[in-house]
Amino acid sequence: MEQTELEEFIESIRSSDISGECSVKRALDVVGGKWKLNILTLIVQLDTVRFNEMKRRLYGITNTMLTNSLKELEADKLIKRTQYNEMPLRVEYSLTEKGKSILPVLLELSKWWKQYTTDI
Amino acid sequence: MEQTELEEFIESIRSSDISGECSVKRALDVVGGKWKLNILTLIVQLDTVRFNEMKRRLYGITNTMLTNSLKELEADKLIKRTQYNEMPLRVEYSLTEKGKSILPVLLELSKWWKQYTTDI
DNA sequence: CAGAATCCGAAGCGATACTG
DNA sequence: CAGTATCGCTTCGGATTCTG
Repeated sequence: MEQTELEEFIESIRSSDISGECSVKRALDVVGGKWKLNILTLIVQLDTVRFNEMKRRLYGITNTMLTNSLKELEADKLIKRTQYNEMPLRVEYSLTEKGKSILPVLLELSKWWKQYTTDI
Repeated sequence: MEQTELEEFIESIRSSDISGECSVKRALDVVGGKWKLNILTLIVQLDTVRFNEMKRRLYGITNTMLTNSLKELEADKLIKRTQYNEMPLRVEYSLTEKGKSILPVLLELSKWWKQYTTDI
């Protein structure tokens, strides 16, 4: 990241152009909630995952939360739902390009947090 | 950011080392909630801010939420509280180095979100 | 001025039973 | 198999009043 870009970011905050701040909040919402990060993590691990396999691996999650979280992640286009009309029904979830593209940003968050917990 | 670092991040996710994922969640919590980003933004704008000035500028915030958010931000060491024992009481809030250091990460979040809302 | 205390409604989340 | 529907609990946030 360039230094000037950060300065522009800070300047856009200073000059009350809160669009920058809003986009941050939107981005936070996308991966917010109790289970979304776990779901994304699981899909990264397995590449494509079925509903019940998620339910088994995400220990403690309920049908409701898994369904809702998947719907929101799909609505935000981080994951892709593929339904195969076999018998029994088979549905697979995988990351979209957008979903993959947020991983580096999550890495930055992780690095930031680790830096200030090991240093102190 | 280096490509190898991202690959290591993904690999650490794949290999079930969820410490990476947890640190992401902790980082998200630090700036989560309804008002914390607004508070940080305001402090960036004004450098040092007093309690009631925040309350005036953060339109709609209540005493409770402002107090709680400030306490949490201070506990997470993103902001610093300085009390001057004058009459009447004066308290000023400002960013710590840790608080400043998260701004580039928030910029990345902002850039990520903007990329995928203008492109589509 | 800078909060603390209390009460209340809304939202998030969980448990269970049921369905195409 | 992959969900939906319903219900209840718990947490979050808002409104108001009070205090050092």
